[in-house]
Amino acid sequence: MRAEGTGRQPITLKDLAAELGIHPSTVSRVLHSTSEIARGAASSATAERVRKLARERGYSPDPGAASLRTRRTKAFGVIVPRLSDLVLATMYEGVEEAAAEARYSTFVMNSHDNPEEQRRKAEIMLARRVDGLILGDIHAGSELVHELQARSIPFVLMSRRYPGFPSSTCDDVVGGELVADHLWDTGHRAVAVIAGEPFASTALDRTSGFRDRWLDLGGRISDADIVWSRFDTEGGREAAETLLARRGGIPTAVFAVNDFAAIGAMGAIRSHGLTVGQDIAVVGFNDTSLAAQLPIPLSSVRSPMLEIGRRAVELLRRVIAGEQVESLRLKPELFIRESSAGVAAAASRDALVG
Amino acid sequence: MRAEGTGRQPITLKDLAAELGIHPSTVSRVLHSTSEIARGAASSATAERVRKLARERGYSPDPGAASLRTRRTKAFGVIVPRLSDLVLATMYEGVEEAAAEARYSTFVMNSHDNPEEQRRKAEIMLARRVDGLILGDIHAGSELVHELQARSIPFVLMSRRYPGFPSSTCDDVVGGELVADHLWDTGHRAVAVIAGEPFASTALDRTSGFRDRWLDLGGRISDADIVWSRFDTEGGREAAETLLARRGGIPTAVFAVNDFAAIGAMGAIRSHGLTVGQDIAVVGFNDTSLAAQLPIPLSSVRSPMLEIGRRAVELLRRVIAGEQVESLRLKPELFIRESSAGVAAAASRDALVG
DNA sequence: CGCAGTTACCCAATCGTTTGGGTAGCGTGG
DNA sequence: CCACGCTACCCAAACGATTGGGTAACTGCG
Repeated sequence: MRAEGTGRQPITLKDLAAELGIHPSTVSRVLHSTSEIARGAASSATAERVRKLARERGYSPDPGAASLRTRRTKAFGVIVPRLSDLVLATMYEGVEEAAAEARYSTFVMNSHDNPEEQRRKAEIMLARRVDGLILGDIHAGSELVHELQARSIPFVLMSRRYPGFPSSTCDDVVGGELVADHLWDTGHRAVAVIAGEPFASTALDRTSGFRDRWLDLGGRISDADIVWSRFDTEGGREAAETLLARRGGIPTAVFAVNDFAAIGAMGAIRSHGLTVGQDIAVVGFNDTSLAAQLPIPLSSVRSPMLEIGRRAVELLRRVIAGEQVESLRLKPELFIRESSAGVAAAASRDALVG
Repeated sequence: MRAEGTGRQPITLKDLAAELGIHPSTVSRVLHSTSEIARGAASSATAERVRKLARERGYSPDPGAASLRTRRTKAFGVIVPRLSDLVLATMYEGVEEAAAEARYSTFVMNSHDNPEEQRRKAEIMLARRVDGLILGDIHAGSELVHELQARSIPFVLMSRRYPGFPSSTCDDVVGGELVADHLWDTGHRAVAVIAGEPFASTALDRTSGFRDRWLDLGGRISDADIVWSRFDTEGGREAAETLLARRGGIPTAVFAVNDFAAIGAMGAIRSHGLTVGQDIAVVGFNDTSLAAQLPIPLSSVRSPMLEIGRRAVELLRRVIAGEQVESLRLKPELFIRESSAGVAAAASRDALVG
């Protein structure tokens, strides 16, 4: 029981005004003011008539016309490495939700973690006159953030942080520390990290959080124990192959900074005839919906992906409002599952090898 | 107080015109016409001056103003069940690519396969005055398509089809047939289907393609062998649990109409002490990047997801141009891996372990 | 009764672009 | 010499919403 909608042109303010015999400006004031400005605009009887007719006719304001006048589009641009990465897709869901609640629309584009494409996509967004940008793909040392700042374009970072700019991320350092504690406590002493892409703060922070805590605990970990890799399954598999081919002995536990890389590592481990959780412990990151459901359930650090997206919107709105904002680092939580279950793991492997 | 950034206004046509001492309309004609109209608009010398200055000043037309005049926004709306579903996210990547090539922007929203939300999101898109919609979440029997048609709103379907409306999909029936042939050829006679959501044509077509071919081959398959489920990992696990708990004997092969459901099924199978590929064959659908990389690599039917997205854009553009278009059904391809490689695979694995 | 204040409106300019319709000035053919 | 057709522009009216600035009519007060 909505809109007339016989197609044709959408209803305009002028149409409504003509039908009511009043001026379009009066209609406008009634419709878009939160009773603050409306008070002087029209009698409550008129206001009611206006609102009723608008509802009946299914009036919706033309955003192009409105933004022409107001210089605001009520739209954000979101750039991510790729939406086919479940992590970013989930963050985007949070963005979409929060944006919609605030009556904003969002454009999303994939940059494939390619700096040139990042810039190109950002320009496309700006040509669309978005009110602000959410960048989910920023690289360590990127020049783009400085450029945008110089052009005083409102933006915030998501997923990855960049010192000096507002961001909504997981506290990845703490995430790495949680894994270090867990592996140490379960008796592992020979560990390795599948570290992800060195241009992503997520990878860097998770890795350094792990390594620093590991050293604090009295563990040993060398550069050779840290293998950089792509974030996807294949990257994880390749990195694990590297680790398993080492002459100096293979680790009893592997921390992959991403669930997909962890899954790839699990594949590599199995094809070497070893069993995950028994011969080698594996821990992932993000606790994507897959982790708990895998044939061998994967221990993983849960990052609040949806919340990260929602908060990014909140931050951006405040930046647009001219506020000075602080970056957010949301707390992660470790979920221990069969892939790294307990002290027995290391022992059984010794038995197997010996 | 208004704490606005010192953001300088973008360059306008008028700015350019003033600087060149010519009329804005001349600048407009030079800039946006493909030399056809430009012919009579300005001398080639003037045209060159205009283009040069536009480039120097980084002029980009205000899309709001343009669309106010032209009644076109050069934007599409895309609605999907959820972008955190890798399949839809990949299709969207194709959409984004093809749309960008055609100078279109895209809004995407998640409908969570909820009819009410579908309608709501569609209205939001239309309020944004998109030139057309790509619906990736249509349900069998949905009224929405008829409504949109009645309002003569240009739209196409993606991923899922709906008889009588243009769509870009995989040939899911053929996909199901491929799996039936494969399982029959490898000697399976007791099979089951994890069928997905009964409101999705993908699920229906893959299932009926499989079942019909299976019957043609002389196989037997009853209603109890077909378990409807959610498309995600958990749904697959639950469905597999149902199958494994049956009193009438468990199947030797399971066809899950979605890779994620297949992964969930693999988990359930393992937790029953059975080995995928040895005790029970599993075949998935879509051949997502995960499938080949899993600890036990998953056989899967590859659907051309990116291409489906790209073609959806092409279709929509033609619909907008007023053409009568035919639906597309892109050919799938089966990739056989360890999860259903038959007796040989199991033997080689035994040899390796023993 | 006069005047200030309030109510409930209307008016018109404006945002940037597009586009149908001029027109001045020149060259050409008859 | 005039009619005519080019070329290379200019002009102005849209498109729909917003908003600062009116103003007529009424109310209340002294």
